[in-house]
Amino acid sequence: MIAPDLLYQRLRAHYGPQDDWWPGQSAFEIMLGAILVQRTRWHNAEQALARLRAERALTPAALVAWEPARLSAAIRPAGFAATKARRLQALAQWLLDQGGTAALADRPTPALRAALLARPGIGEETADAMLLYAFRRPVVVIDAYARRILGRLGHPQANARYGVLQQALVAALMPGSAAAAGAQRRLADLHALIVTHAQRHCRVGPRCSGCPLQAGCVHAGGQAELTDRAVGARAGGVPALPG
DNA sequence: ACCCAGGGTCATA
DNA sequence: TATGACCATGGG
Repeated sequence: MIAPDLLYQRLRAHYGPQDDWWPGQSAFEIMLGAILVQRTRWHNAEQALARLRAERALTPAALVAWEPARLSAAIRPAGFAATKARRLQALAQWLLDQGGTAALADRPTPALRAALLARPGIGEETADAMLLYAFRRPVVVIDAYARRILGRLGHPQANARYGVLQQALVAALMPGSAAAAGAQRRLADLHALIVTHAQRHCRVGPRCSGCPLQAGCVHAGGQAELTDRAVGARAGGVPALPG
């Protein structure tokens, strides 16, 4: 397993800086995107977001005023529309109660994180994405991409509980100071690089040709170009012919 | 036609 | 604590 810090350096050297990568013109829009993108491609989430933008619904006050059925229909491209509509309106109502995103700016990160986690439909990953991109806090976001990449690189805790893996990365990436200057920018860059790398190379069916992390990766080498399905078939997944 | 996608929640064992 | 089912649309 290469050190997470070296992982970051290699990805950055290969893909270049991805800074300020999460789309959205406001903290609220970023938070909406974090919910809409759950288990969904960004392309679909953006379609839903674009419809809300066209209807000028990208404010908490506007969003809570919508009929749930109307909101659900508008965000249908993002999938799980009924569920996500409920989550968006719950978030919007909460923000109104709090006095808007600006009123949360001086809340300490742990307290803000706990408050976000108490909202329906906001789990650890979504909360951390909101903290990192909407509230500009230096937070490590753990997503399925990070687990997949780290797992293939042989990280011992790639499949550990969220907080365990997160702490391991914090310790490895930011020895000493999570409050160091530029930490937020660096961690946003890292998350963006992980997403980009997982989509270009470290997919479910890995595309190792041209991968910048081949050194030290268990997928480097001969079977690199095989898809998971092909690997499974070769391993004995093909049933014997009857007769 | 099948698989996958920038999760979260709830019910079981 | 840890799996499994469910939520659902759209692109490769």
